[in-house]
Amino acid sequence: MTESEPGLRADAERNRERIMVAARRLYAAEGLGVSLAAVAREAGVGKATVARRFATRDDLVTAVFSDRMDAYAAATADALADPDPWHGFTRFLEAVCAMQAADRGFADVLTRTFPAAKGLEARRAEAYDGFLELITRAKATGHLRADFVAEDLVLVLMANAGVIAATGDAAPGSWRRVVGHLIRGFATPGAPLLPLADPPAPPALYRAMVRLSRPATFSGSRDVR
Amino acid sequence: MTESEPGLRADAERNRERIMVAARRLYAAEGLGVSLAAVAREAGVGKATVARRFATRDDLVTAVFSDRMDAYAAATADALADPDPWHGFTRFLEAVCAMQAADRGFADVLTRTFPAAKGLEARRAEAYDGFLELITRAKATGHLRADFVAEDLVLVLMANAGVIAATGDAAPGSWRRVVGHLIRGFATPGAPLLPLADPPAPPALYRAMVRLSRPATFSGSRDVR
DNA sequence: AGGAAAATGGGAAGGCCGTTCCAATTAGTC
DNA sequence: GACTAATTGGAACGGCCTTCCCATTTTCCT
Repeated sequence: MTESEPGLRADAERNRERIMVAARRLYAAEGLGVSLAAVAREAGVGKATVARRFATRDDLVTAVFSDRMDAYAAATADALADPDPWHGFTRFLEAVCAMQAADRGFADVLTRTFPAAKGLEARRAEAYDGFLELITRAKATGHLRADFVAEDLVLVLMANAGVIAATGDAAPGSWRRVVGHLIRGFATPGAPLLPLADPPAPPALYRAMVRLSRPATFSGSRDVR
Repeated sequence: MTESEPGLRADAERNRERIMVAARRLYAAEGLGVSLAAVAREAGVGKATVARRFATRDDLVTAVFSDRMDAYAAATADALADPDPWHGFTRFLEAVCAMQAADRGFADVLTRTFPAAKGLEARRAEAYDGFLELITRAKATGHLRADFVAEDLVLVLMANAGVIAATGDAAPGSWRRVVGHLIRGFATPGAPLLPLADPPAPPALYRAMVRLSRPATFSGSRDVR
């Protein structure tokens, strides 16, 4: 699952692994913005060790989300392989948004680029190129509106991240409904559409809103730095 | 603009005002999650003074956003006054989202309720009731899809908050396009639609994404508490 | 098995935050 | 104008974060 680093001593490599596992868990649950100290604690390791192994926060993020980015790129390929481009298009949007919902850290990664994360950038660009092709094909079917552009994907990701951050696990499925609304917006009148996901129950939504404590890197947020 | 507190000495009232002005400015620019210390600094006042005047962070938030909530409720009334319910509906969504875009703090307030903010709750409920009526009327015109529900408003606000938080002032107009997409999704095939806002230019979007330093909240990251 | 090099973690320093306490100042009254 | 009571800002404290340093432990090669 994770490539080991070359010239590391056995114990160092072991710790590196533990740190990444801990970071993965924390990031997924609370988003980026988890302190390095917290990661160290979770990993049962000194803060210095974390800092030594991953010079900057971005290095850690890059290492942790490398495989998620692989999955992201793979989702594009999957979508392109779909015989029905419109179906591939909608499935892709849903799949990516589902990935965001499953991992708050990944949602952050997709909406805020980390410049230092060169490794991630390459795959992001790759996925983007695939998406361009997907758009072209989907438009050709006549089901995708002509004025949809690739930049809209980023907007969808940002919107979805907002919903996920705000609803948290109080109203887990909400993002599906929003994505459904958006897809309807992207579709031409005749396009085949799946039924909309159920709206969150009012009490769940309310709980989501009153959930004030919380991890938000989101705007809410404080920073990610 | 702001009601003064009853039994306060003149200087105390003056400081209270300065604190609120400072908080308003900071919250608008960076969202809730600005530290009380920062507010005190901005107001040129000791932190103790802030803490004494506003016992909890929520008290400050309530005081600061009271008038914004008035405007929110007023927007509902405006929409209901529109002779064309569908037009009123779309205008309302755009107006509220514009309010979010103009004030990041308000965007936070609308998507994360502050329980202590009793004063704000009343007006939120009021606006919600008006929105229910608006939905009924808009559906009657046949332009609003039958499966749109009031809870969708909250989802729109959360999605919009996400876009605003992520794009920041690097790609300011982006939220308009997202709202446009969503409104298309809410509309039945025959409904009259305005043209979509232009997508953000790729460089602007990229800048928005690489904008890592920041206000927070976020979203970002960290918390609001 | 033994020693050199690598790696570790705890602790110190510096920063920011929020809360609380207190001596000094200021407003408002008689 | 003087006196009382309200108000203030800074200081002190505990907490959390990050970065840096160093004595100690662990690995791995001979």
